[in-house]
Amino acid sequence: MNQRDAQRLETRRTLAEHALRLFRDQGFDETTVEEIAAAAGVSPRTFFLHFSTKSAAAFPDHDIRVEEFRTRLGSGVDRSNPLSHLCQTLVIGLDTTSPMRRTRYQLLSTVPALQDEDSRTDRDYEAVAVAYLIESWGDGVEVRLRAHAVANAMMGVIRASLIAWGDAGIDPQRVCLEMLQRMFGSPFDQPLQSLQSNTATSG
Amino acid sequence: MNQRDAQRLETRRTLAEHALRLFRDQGFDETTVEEIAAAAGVSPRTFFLHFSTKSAAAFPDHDIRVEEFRTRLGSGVDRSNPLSHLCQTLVIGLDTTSPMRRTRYQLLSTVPALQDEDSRTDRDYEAVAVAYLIESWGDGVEVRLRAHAVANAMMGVIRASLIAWGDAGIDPQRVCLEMLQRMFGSPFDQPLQSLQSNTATSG
DNA sequence: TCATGTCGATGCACTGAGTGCAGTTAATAC
DNA sequence: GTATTAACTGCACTCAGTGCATCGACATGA
Repeated sequence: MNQRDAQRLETRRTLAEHALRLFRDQGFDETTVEEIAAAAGVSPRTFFLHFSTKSAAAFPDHDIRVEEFRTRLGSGVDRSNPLSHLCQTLVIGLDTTSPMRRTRYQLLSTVPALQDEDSRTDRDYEAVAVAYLIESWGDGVEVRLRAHAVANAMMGVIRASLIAWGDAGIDPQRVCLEMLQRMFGSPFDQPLQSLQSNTATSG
Repeated sequence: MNQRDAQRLETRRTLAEHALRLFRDQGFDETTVEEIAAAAGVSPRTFFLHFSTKSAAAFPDHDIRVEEFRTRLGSGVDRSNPLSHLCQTLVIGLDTTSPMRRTRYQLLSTVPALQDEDSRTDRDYEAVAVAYLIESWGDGVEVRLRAHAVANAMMGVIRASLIAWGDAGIDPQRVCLEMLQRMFGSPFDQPLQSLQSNTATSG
């Protein structure tokens, strides 16, 4: 790690931090890139060296996480059951430790531009998942369709879990796994057992 | 229908038509709102009276379709099985007749801004589906989570079917229904029966 | 230590999306 | 016939995002 690299990452981190703070405190539309840059102590032009759009600053670890997902998926152990492996890899990737991340998902429910950005993240995950399933199942028109459907549906469950986390503080990993298992195994119109005791959680 | 209303709808229709044509022929980023307005014979300012964003012009019937969906969902027959009713209502809404619509889904795979717009459409459908499920199942933290997951997953399957339609000409209604039934009933890692004979379709 | 190359940051000028506002014109209502 | 409504227009503006030339600090090699 160069001193130059360190400085670059630090600038990026600072920009992302101030961006998220300003979005939360005064609203996304009410915050200009100029303000974010000023708060981070850099020029407006520099902002776009680190993030391609204003909303991208709210998801600074996007690329890293997608790459992590791709790596974990490739080096997985349970390749005999691709669907199960995919589910578990997706769920492992859910980071619920960072308080910033929670803030992000709370902003997400009200800011369309951030929802667009989030959808873009989901599409990247989907592409990785689809590639993995095609590799596992063998390519073909039918497989392609099925892979897209599975990947889309799984991302949908993840998204729902994260919304529930942002809204009600529900642990997404547990419910996510149960819903995915249920979706690819048994009917879906019964209550979730993993929520039997703490449905009143809030925050 | 007033003469005034007719003229307004006609202007909107013309704008959407020229927008889609220009997007297809010369690319989305290479087309300006000014060009679209000029092609439609109106002022640039008028464009934004009909569409809130440039990409919105590629999906002119968005609001109408969401409202149709809401209406059909409310006046459905099979309210005893909400999930089945939801699936069928979603699939019925798939319009595969208009050639414009096919063009749209082919553009979709290459233009990020249109993917954002499409995601926005999906979110509106999801909101309607979630409201319907909550109404059917009774509100609550657990139901909310489950409703979001089901709605997201269903939209994911729809999206996958439409991609397959755009890419390979596969009839989305048939495969969509089969995948949804399978997702909420039996395992998902077996080939689709409804594609047994025409997996080589293309165009 | 010095010369050279690399690269992050900057300033400037520009395009284009989208908004607010005031004004015009034609259809509609009374 | 008059008043009103509403689609359309022109103008000035803000702000996101880009291309380009430049500066200066750090890295590399001798």
